[in-house]
Amino acid sequence: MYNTNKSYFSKSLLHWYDSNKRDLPWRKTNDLYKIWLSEVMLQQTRVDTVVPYYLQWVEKYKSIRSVAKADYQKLLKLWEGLGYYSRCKNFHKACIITANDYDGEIPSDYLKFRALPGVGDYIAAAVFSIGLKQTYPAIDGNVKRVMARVLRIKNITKRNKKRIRNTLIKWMDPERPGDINQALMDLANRICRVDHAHCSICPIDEICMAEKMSIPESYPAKVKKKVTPHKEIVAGIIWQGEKFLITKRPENALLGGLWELPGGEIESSETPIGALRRQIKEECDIDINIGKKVGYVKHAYSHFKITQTLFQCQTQESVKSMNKEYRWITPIEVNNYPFPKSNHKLFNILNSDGWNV
DNA sequence: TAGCCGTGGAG
DNA sequence: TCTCCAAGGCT
Repeated sequence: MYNTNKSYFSKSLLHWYDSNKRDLPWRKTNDLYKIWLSEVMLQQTRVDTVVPYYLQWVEKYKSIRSVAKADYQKLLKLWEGLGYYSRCKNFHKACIITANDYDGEIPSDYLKFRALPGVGDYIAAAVFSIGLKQTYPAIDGNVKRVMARVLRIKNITKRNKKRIRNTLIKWMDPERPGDINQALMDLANRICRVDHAHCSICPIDEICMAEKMSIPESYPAKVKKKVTPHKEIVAGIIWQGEKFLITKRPENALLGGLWELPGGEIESSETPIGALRRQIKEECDIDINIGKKVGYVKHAYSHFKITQTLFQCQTQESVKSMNKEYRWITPIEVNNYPFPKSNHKLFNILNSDGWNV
Protein backbone atom coordinates (compact mmCIF):
# COMPACT_ATOMS: atom_id res chain seq x y z
CA MET A 1 0.00 0.00 0.00
CA TYR A 2 2.64 2.50 1.08
CA ASN A 3 5.02 1.48 -1.69
CA THR A 4 2.29 1.79 -4.28
CA ASN A 5 1.21 5.13 -2.90
CA LYS A 6 4.80 6.36 -2.61
CA SER A 7 5.45 5.72 -6.26
CA TYR A 8 2.11 7.14 -7.42
CA PHE A 9 2.24 10.18 -5.13
CA SER A 10 5.68 11.46 -6.13
CA LYS A 11 5.48 10.48 -9.78
CA SER A 12 2.05 11.92 -10.40
CA LEU A 13 2.67 15.06 -8.36
CA LEU A 14 5.99 15.80 -10.07
CA HIS A 15 4.55 15.14 -13.50
CA TRP A 16 1.83 17.70 -12.81
CA TYR A 17 4.34 20.14 -11.31
CA ASP A 18 6.74 19.93 -14.24
CA SER A 19 4.07 21.01 -16.70
CA ASN A 20 2.19 23.49 -14.48
CA LYS A 21 4.66 25.23 -12.20
CA ARG A 22 4.57 28.99 -11.90
CA ASP A 23 7.53 31.08 -12.97
CA LEU A 24 8.48 32.74 -9.67
CA PRO A 25 11.65 34.77 -9.17
CA TRP A 26 12.98 32.71 -6.26
CA ARG A 27 12.61 29.56 -8.35
CA LYS A 28 15.30 30.87 -10.67
CA THR A 29 17.98 30.77 -7.98
CA ASN A 30 19.98 28.25 -6.00
CA ASP A 31 21.05 30.97 -3.55
CA LEU A 32 20.09 29.71 -0.10
CA TYR A 33 19.89 33.29 1.16
CA LYS A 34 17.26 34.17 -1.44
CA ILE A 35 15.28 30.98 -0.85
CA TRP A 36 15.30 31.74 2.86
CA LEU A 37 14.23 35.35 2.33
CA SER A 38 11.38 34.31 0.03
CA GLU A 39 10.10 31.82 2.59
CA VAL A 40 10.14 34.47 5.32
CA MET A 41 8.23 36.91 3.11
CA LEU A 42 5.75 34.24 2.01
CA GLN A 43 4.77 33.49 5.58
CA GLN A 44 1.00 34.04 5.76
CA THR A 45 1.32 36.26 2.70
CA ARG A 46 0.20 35.73 -0.89
CA VAL A 47 2.70 35.15 -3.66
CA ASP A 48 1.50 38.13 -5.72
CA THR A 49 1.98 40.42 -2.73
CA VAL A 50 5.48 39.14 -2.03
CA VAL A 51 6.99 39.34 -5.53
CA PRO A 52 7.62 43.12 -5.71
CA TYR A 53 8.95 43.21 -2.12
CA TYR A 54 11.25 40.28 -2.83
CA LEU A 55 12.62 41.86 -6.02
CA GLN A 56 13.30 45.20 -4.33
CA TRP A 57 15.01 43.49 -1.40
CA VAL A 58 17.36 41.24 -3.38
CA GLU A 59 18.28 44.15 -5.64
CA LYS A 60 19.45 46.10 -2.61
CA TYR A 61 20.73 43.32 -0.34
CA LYS A 62 22.49 40.56 -2.22
CA SER A 63 23.82 38.45 0.63
CA ILE A 64 23.33 37.49 4.25
CA ARG A 65 26.31 39.66 5.18
CA SER A 66 24.81 42.72 3.48
CA VAL A 67 21.60 42.26 5.49
CA ALA A 68 23.63 41.77 8.66
CA LYS A 69 25.42 45.08 8.08
CA ALA A 70 22.26 46.99 7.13
CA ASP A 71 20.57 49.65 9.24
CA TYR A 72 17.40 48.03 10.61
CA GLN A 73 15.26 51.09 9.87
CA LYS A 74 16.26 50.81 6.21
CA LEU A 75 15.21 47.16 6.17
CA LEU A 76 11.93 48.06 7.82
CA LYS A 77 11.32 50.71 5.16
CA LEU A 78 11.69 47.99 2.50
CA TRP A 79 9.30 45.80 4.50
CA GLU A 80 6.76 48.63 4.94
CA GLY A 81 3.29 47.44 3.93
CA LEU A 82 4.16 43.74 3.94
CA GLY A 83 2.94 43.24 7.51
CA TYR A 84 4.05 40.95 10.33
CA TYR A 85 7.04 43.19 10.94
CA SER A 86 8.67 40.90 13.49
CA ARG A 87 9.62 38.73 10.50
CA CYS A 88 11.90 41.54 9.35
CA LYS A 89 13.37 41.96 12.81
CA ASN A 90 13.99 38.24 13.21
CA PHE A 91 15.48 37.92 9.73
CA HIS A 92 17.88 40.77 10.48
CA LYS A 93 18.87 39.15 13.79
CA ALA A 94 19.30 35.78 12.14
CA CYS A 95 21.51 37.26 9.40
CA ILE A 96 23.71 38.91 12.03
CA ILE A 97 24.10 35.59 13.87
CA THR A 98 24.82 33.82 10.58
CA ALA A 99 27.43 36.42 9.64
CA ASN A 100 29.13 36.22 13.03
CA ASP A 101 28.89 32.51 13.84
CA TYR A 102 28.64 30.76 10.46
CA ASP A 103 30.88 32.84 8.23
CA GLY A 104 27.87 34.38 6.47
CA GLU A 105 26.58 31.05 5.14
CA ILE A 106 23.47 29.15 6.23
CA PRO A 107 24.72 26.46 8.64
CA SER A 108 24.82 23.00 7.06
CA ASP A 109 23.43 21.53 10.27
CA TYR A 110 19.62 21.59 10.03
CA LEU A 111 19.15 22.07 13.77
CA LYS A 112 21.50 25.04 13.86
CA PHE A 113 19.54 26.71 11.08
CA ARG A 114 16.25 25.79 12.73
CA ALA A 115 17.46 27.50 15.91
CA LEU A 116 17.85 30.93 14.27
CA PRO A 117 15.20 33.57 15.14
CA GLY A 118 12.20 33.42 12.83
CA VAL A 119 13.15 30.00 11.47
CA GLY A 120 10.56 27.38 12.43
CA ASP A 121 9.82 23.87 11.21
CA TYR A 122 8.33 25.04 7.93
CA ILE A 123 11.06 27.49 6.86
CA ALA A 124 13.88 25.17 7.90
CA ALA A 125 12.36 22.29 5.93
CA ALA A 126 11.62 24.50 2.91
CA VAL A 127 15.17 25.86 2.69
CA PHE A 128 16.82 22.48 3.23
CA SER A 129 14.58 20.66 0.77
CA ILE A 130 14.50 23.29 -1.98
CA GLY A 131 18.06 24.55 -1.60
CA LEU A 132 19.91 21.43 -0.46
CA LYS A 133 17.69 18.61 -1.75
CA GLN A 134 17.31 17.10 1.71
CA THR A 135 14.20 15.06 2.45
CA TYR A 136 12.36 17.35 4.85
CA PRO A 137 8.61 17.80 4.31
CA ALA A 138 7.74 21.51 4.43
CA ILE A 139 4.37 21.41 6.13
CA ASP A 140 2.48 24.69 5.87
CA GLY A 141 -1.25 25.35 5.93
CA ASN A 142 -1.57 24.19 2.32
CA VAL A 143 0.12 20.86 2.90
CA LYS A 144 -1.89 20.29 6.05
CA ARG A 145 -5.09 20.77 4.06
CA VAL A 146 -4.09 18.52 1.17
CA MET A 147 -2.82 15.76 3.44
CA ALA A 148 -5.84 16.06 5.75
CA ARG A 149 -7.94 15.29 2.68
CA VAL A 150 -5.67 12.56 1.37
CA LEU A 151 -5.60 10.81 4.74
CA ARG A 152 -9.13 11.87 5.74
CA ILE A 153 -8.00 13.67 8.87
CA LYS A 154 -10.66 15.84 10.51
CA ASN A 155 -8.65 17.75 13.11
CA ILE A 156 -5.05 18.92 12.83
CA THR A 157 -3.94 17.66 16.24
CA LYS A 158 -0.36 17.15 17.28
CA ARG A 159 -0.69 13.43 16.66
CA ASN A 160 -2.15 14.02 13.20
CA LYS A 161 0.61 16.45 12.31
CA LYS A 162 3.08 13.71 13.11
CA ARG A 163 1.07 11.34 10.92
CA ILE A 164 1.20 13.79 8.04
CA ARG A 165 4.94 14.30 8.50
CA ASN A 166 5.70 10.57 8.66
CA THR A 167 3.55 9.84 5.63
CA LEU A 168 5.26 12.54 3.59
CA ILE A 169 8.71 11.33 4.58
CA LYS A 170 7.73 7.87 3.33
CA TRP A 171 6.16 9.14 0.13
CA MET A 172 8.63 11.85 -0.90
CA ASP A 173 10.94 11.11 -3.81
CA PRO A 174 14.39 11.67 -2.23
CA GLU A 175 15.68 12.85 -5.60
CA ARG A 176 13.37 15.88 -5.65
CA PRO A 177 12.17 16.77 -2.14
CA GLY A 178 12.06 20.52 -2.84
CA ASP A 179 9.89 20.01 -5.92
CA ILE A 180 7.56 17.70 -4.01
CA ASN A 181 7.10 20.34 -1.32
CA GLN A 182 6.49 23.13 -3.81
CA ALA A 183 4.22 20.93 -5.91
CA LEU A 184 2.01 20.23 -2.89
CA MET A 185 1.72 23.92 -2.12
CA ASP A 186 0.97 24.82 -5.74
CA LEU A 187 -1.58 22.05 -5.93
CA ALA A 188 -3.24 23.26 -2.74
CA ASN A 189 -3.39 26.79 -4.08
CA ARG A 190 -4.70 25.96 -7.54
CA ILE A 191 -6.64 22.69 -7.19
CA CYS A 192 -7.21 21.61 -3.60
CA ARG A 193 -8.65 24.94 -2.45
CA VAL A 194 -10.29 25.59 0.91
CA ASP A 195 -13.85 26.00 -0.31
CA HIS A 196 -13.62 24.02 -3.51
CA ALA A 197 -11.48 21.02 -4.33
CA HIS A 198 -11.22 20.54 -8.09
CA CYS A 199 -10.79 16.79 -7.80
CA SER A 200 -11.45 16.08 -11.49
CA ILE A 201 -8.16 17.73 -12.44
CA CYS A 202 -6.18 16.66 -9.37
CA PRO A 203 -3.07 14.57 -10.14
CA ILE A 204 -3.27 12.63 -6.87
CA ASP A 205 -7.02 12.08 -6.62
CA GLU A 206 -6.58 8.29 -6.77
CA ILE A 207 -5.06 8.13 -3.28
CA CYS A 208 -7.29 10.79 -1.71
CA MET A 209 -9.63 9.31 0.88
CA ALA A 210 -11.73 12.48 1.22
CA GLU A 211 -12.26 12.50 -2.55
CA LYS A 212 -13.45 8.88 -2.33
CA MET A 213 -16.04 10.05 0.21
CA SER A 214 -17.02 12.91 -2.16
CA ILE A 215 -16.75 15.51 0.60
CA PRO A 216 -13.19 16.82 0.36
CA GLU A 217 -14.14 20.35 1.47
CA SER A 218 -15.17 19.12 4.90
CA TYR A 219 -11.55 18.15 5.61
CA PRO A 220 -9.97 19.44 7.72
CA ALA A 221 -12.72 20.77 10.00
CA LYS A 222 -12.87 24.56 10.18
CA VAL A 223 -12.03 26.24 13.46
CA LYS A 224 -14.31 28.99 14.73
CA LYS A 225 -12.85 32.46 14.71
CA LYS A 226 -13.28 34.85 17.62
CA VAL A 227 -15.09 38.11 16.98
CA THR A 228 -12.62 40.94 16.63
CA PRO A 229 -12.95 43.87 19.04
CA HIS A 230 -13.18 47.44 17.79
CA LYS A 231 -11.18 50.37 19.18
CA GLU A 232 -11.57 54.10 18.80
CA ILE A 233 -8.21 55.76 18.23
CA VAL A 234 -7.28 59.43 18.07
CA ALA A 235 -4.14 60.89 16.54
CA GLY A 236 -2.72 64.38 16.16
CA ILE A 237 -0.62 65.98 13.47
CA ILE A 238 1.15 68.36 15.82
CA TRP A 239 2.80 71.24 14.01
CA GLN A 240 5.66 73.41 15.12
CA GLY A 241 6.42 75.69 12.22
CA GLU A 242 6.87 73.63 9.07
CA LYS A 243 7.40 70.35 10.91
CA PHE A 244 5.19 67.88 12.75
CA LEU A 245 5.88 65.26 15.37
CA ILE A 246 6.26 61.51 14.80
CA THR A 247 7.14 58.84 17.35
CA LYS A 248 8.64 55.39 17.03
CA ARG A 249 6.71 52.39 18.27
CA PRO A 250 8.47 50.02 20.68
CA GLU A 251 10.31 47.12 18.99
CA ASN A 252 8.46 44.27 20.68
CA ALA A 253 4.93 45.46 20.13
CA LEU A 254 2.36 45.61 17.37
CA LEU A 255 3.95 47.38 14.38
CA GLY A 256 7.24 47.33 16.26
CA GLY A 257 9.85 49.82 15.08
CA LEU A 258 7.45 51.66 12.79
CA TRP A 259 6.78 55.38 13.16
CA GLU A 260 3.39 56.98 13.71
CA LEU A 261 1.50 60.14 14.45
CA PRO A 262 1.19 60.39 18.25
CA GLY A 263 -2.10 59.61 19.94
CA GLY A 264 -3.83 56.54 21.30
CA GLU A 265 -7.00 54.84 22.38
CA ILE A 266 -10.00 56.86 23.50
CA GLU A 267 -11.20 55.71 26.93
CA SER A 268 -14.93 55.21 27.37
CA SER A 269 -15.32 58.33 29.49
CA GLU A 270 -13.41 60.61 27.09
CA THR A 271 -14.09 62.76 24.09
CA PRO A 272 -11.66 62.33 21.19
CA ILE A 273 -10.15 65.76 21.87
CA GLY A 274 -9.85 65.07 25.59
CA ALA A 275 -8.16 61.77 24.88
CA LEU A 276 -5.70 63.36 22.46
CA ARG A 277 -4.83 66.13 24.91
CA ARG A 278 -4.27 63.55 27.67
CA GLN A 279 -2.17 61.23 25.49
CA ILE A 280 0.15 64.01 24.36
CA LYS A 281 0.50 65.36 27.90
CA GLU A 282 1.34 61.87 29.20
CA GLU A 283 3.66 60.95 26.38
CA CYS A 284 5.54 64.21 25.71
CA ASP A 285 4.60 66.40 28.67
CA ILE A 286 3.51 69.23 26.40
CA ASP A 287 0.27 71.14 25.96
CA ILE A 288 -1.18 71.43 22.49
CA ASN A 289 -3.81 73.51 20.75
CA ILE A 290 -6.22 71.20 18.98
CA GLY A 291 -7.72 72.55 15.80
CA LYS A 292 -9.94 71.08 13.15
CA LYS A 293 -10.71 67.42 12.60
CA VAL A 294 -8.95 66.26 9.44
CA GLY A 295 -11.00 63.09 9.05
CA TYR A 296 -10.97 59.46 10.06
CA VAL A 297 -9.93 56.11 8.66
CA LYS A 298 -10.97 52.55 9.41
CA HIS A 299 -8.40 49.81 9.54
CA ALA A 300 -8.39 46.09 10.38
CA TYR A 301 -5.48 44.35 12.07
CA SER A 302 -5.20 40.61 12.55
CA HIS A 303 -7.10 40.54 15.84
CA PHE A 304 -8.93 43.88 16.21
CA LYS A 305 -10.25 46.81 14.21
CA ILE A 306 -9.82 50.51 14.70
CA THR A 307 -11.41 53.77 13.72
CA GLN A 308 -8.69 56.40 13.84
CA THR A 309 -9.58 60.11 13.89
CA LEU A 310 -6.98 62.75 13.08
CA PHE A 311 -6.87 66.35 14.36
CA GLN A 312 -4.74 69.29 13.29
CA CYS A 313 -2.73 70.58 16.27
CA GLN A 314 -0.18 73.25 17.10
CA THR A 315 2.35 73.64 19.86
CA GLN A 316 5.06 76.11 20.78
CA GLU A 317 6.60 73.89 23.43
CA SER A 318 9.47 71.51 22.91
CA VAL A 319 9.13 67.90 24.00
CA LYS A 320 10.04 67.69 27.67
CA SER A 321 9.97 63.97 28.19
CA MET A 322 9.46 60.99 25.94
CA ASN A 323 9.99 57.29 26.48
CA LYS A 324 10.26 56.71 22.75
CA GLU A 325 12.32 58.08 19.91
CA TYR A 326 10.70 61.02 18.16
CA ARG A 327 11.37 63.35 15.24
CA TRP A 328 10.03 66.61 13.87
CA ILE A 329 9.65 66.11 10.14
CA THR A 330 8.24 67.82 7.06
CA PRO A 331 5.59 66.11 4.91
CA ILE A 332 8.19 65.18 2.28
CA GLU A 333 10.24 63.33 4.90
CA VAL A 334 7.41 60.83 5.39
CA ASN A 335 9.17 58.89 2.63
CA ASN A 336 12.21 58.36 4.86
CA TYR A 337 10.42 56.50 7.64
CA PRO A 338 8.41 53.27 7.75
CA PHE A 339 4.77 53.89 8.74
CA PRO A 340 1.89 51.45 9.24
CA LYS A 341 -0.88 51.29 6.69
CA SER A 342 -3.36 53.17 8.88
CA ASN A 343 -1.04 56.19 8.98
CA HIS A 344 -0.63 56.10 5.23
CA LYS A 345 -4.41 56.28 4.95
CA LEU A 346 -4.29 59.45 7.08
CA PHE A 347 -1.47 60.83 4.93
CA ASN A 348 -3.62 60.22 1.86
CA ILE A 349 -6.34 62.45 3.33
CA LEU A 350 -3.74 65.15 4.04
CA ASN A 351 -2.38 64.79 0.51
CA SER A 352 -5.77 65.61 -0.96
CA ASP A 353 -6.93 68.18 1.63
CA GLY A 354 -3.65 69.96 2.28
CA TRP A 355 -1.27 69.14 5.11
CA ASN A 356 -1.23 72.18 7.30
CA VAL A 357 -4.53 74.04 7.32
C1' DT B 1 -1.11 26.41 24.15
C1' DA B 2 -3.84 29.60 22.34
C1' DG B 3 -3.34 34.39 21.51
C1' DC B 4 -0.60 37.64 19.28
C1' DC B 5 1.23 39.46 15.02
C1' DG B 6 -0.56 43.07 9.02
C1' DT B 7 -2.22 43.43 4.86
C1' DG B 8 -4.89 42.86 0.67
C1' DG B 9 -7.66 39.88 -2.30
C1' DA B 10 -11.67 36.95 -2.96
C1' DG B 11 -16.37 36.12 -2.64
C1' DT C 1 -19.47 46.23 3.84
C1' DC C 2 -18.14 42.01 5.94
C1' DT C 3 -15.82 37.57 6.68
C1' DC C 4 -12.37 34.57 5.62
C1' DC C 5 -7.81 33.57 4.89
C1' DA C 6 -2.95 33.26 2.81
C1' DA C 7 4.47 29.33 1.58
C1' DG C 8 4.13 30.50 10.25
C1' DG C 9 6.72 31.66 14.38
C1' DC C 10 6.96 33.24 19.02
C1' DT C 11 5.62 33.27 23.76
